Amino acid sequence: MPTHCKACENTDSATKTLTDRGVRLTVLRRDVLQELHHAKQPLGAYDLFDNLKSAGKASAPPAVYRVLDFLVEQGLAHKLRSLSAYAACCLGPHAHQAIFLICRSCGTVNECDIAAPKSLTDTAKSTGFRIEDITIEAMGTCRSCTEAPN
Amino acid sequence: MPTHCKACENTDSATKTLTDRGVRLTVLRRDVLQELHHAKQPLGAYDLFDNLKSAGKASAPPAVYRVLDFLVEQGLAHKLRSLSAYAACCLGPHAHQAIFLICRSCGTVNECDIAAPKSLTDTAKSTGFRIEDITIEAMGTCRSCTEAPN
DNA sequence: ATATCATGGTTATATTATAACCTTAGAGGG
DNA sequence: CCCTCTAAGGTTATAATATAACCATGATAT
Ligand SMILES: [Zn+2]
Ligand SMILES: [Zn+2]
Ligand SMILES: [Zn+2]
Ligand SMILES: [Zn+2]
Repeated sequence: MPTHCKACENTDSATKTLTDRGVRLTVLRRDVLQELHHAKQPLGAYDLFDNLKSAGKASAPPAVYRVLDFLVEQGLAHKLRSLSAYAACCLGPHAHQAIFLICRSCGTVNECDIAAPKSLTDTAKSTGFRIEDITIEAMGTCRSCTEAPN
Repeated sequence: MPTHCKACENTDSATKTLTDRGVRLTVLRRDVLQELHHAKQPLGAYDLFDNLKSAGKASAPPAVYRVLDFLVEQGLAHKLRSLSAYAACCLGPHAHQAIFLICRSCGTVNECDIAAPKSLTDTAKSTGFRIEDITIEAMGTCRSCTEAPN
């Protein structure tokens, strides 16, 4: 039976991807991913922990951190360093370079799929630096918060 | 009398900038900036605290965090979110967009002065997002660590 | 002088993250 | 089916990072 919920569909799709990869998607992992997909904003590890704990689904912080590490590794979630929080990836589960537009006012995050900036890759190349992982986050104010400030 | 030390000269220069701005550069602020300039790598707030404490120059963590906030605000230091650490700015004390190449192996950080990537500013513009602050950090391996791995 | 404000001291605590060790539960071979 | 191996997660404790709240001091301005 279909879920009729976009977030759940995203979770299902991610589930399938992991299965195809031969990686195990356990109940706990699925629950965390689900939480992230349903959230309107990035969630802190302890937000997740509290939610899962209330639902009798998580035991202690290390479990949550392990799952988050796993999801990030698998490309299903991202860590937003400016917020110390985590968000479900809303692009494909493939490795990709993403940037995040984070609204200070409403907390929403917009994940944009753009290539690594040429200026950055050029600089790295010219100094012999091998890039393994890029973080790009822009803090600011989204359109709706600009137009209808609180 | 001249200092004959590049890091101290940088600190002096920053000092002058602040004075010109009519902002107070207190002893504590100068000491923190000095530490940052002399460090080979970014320093955590508690690294700084421990150092200053040993020298009888700092009382407790909040003092250090306040100074760090001040220095970042003034453009004399940067917070490296990937490391939860702070580094003296090695470009001008003007507001600038910087990117950081961070070597996982030796911990050195290279601050590069490049313009905000057009792809990013374009994306923001097209969605009506007003960017106030950009974080760009690349983790990887620097040339010398690639050539002479430990 | 005295009011005002920026700075920093002090104490306590919040928030984020990991170490270390043990138990359970699946997968896969025999 | 049983055994072995390993990935996953439970559990406890603690590390590392950061801030709240309140007070004391010292610069600045009128
Ligand atoms: Zn993504
Ligand atoms: Zn907003
Ligand atoms: Zn800088
Ligand atoms: Zn290196």
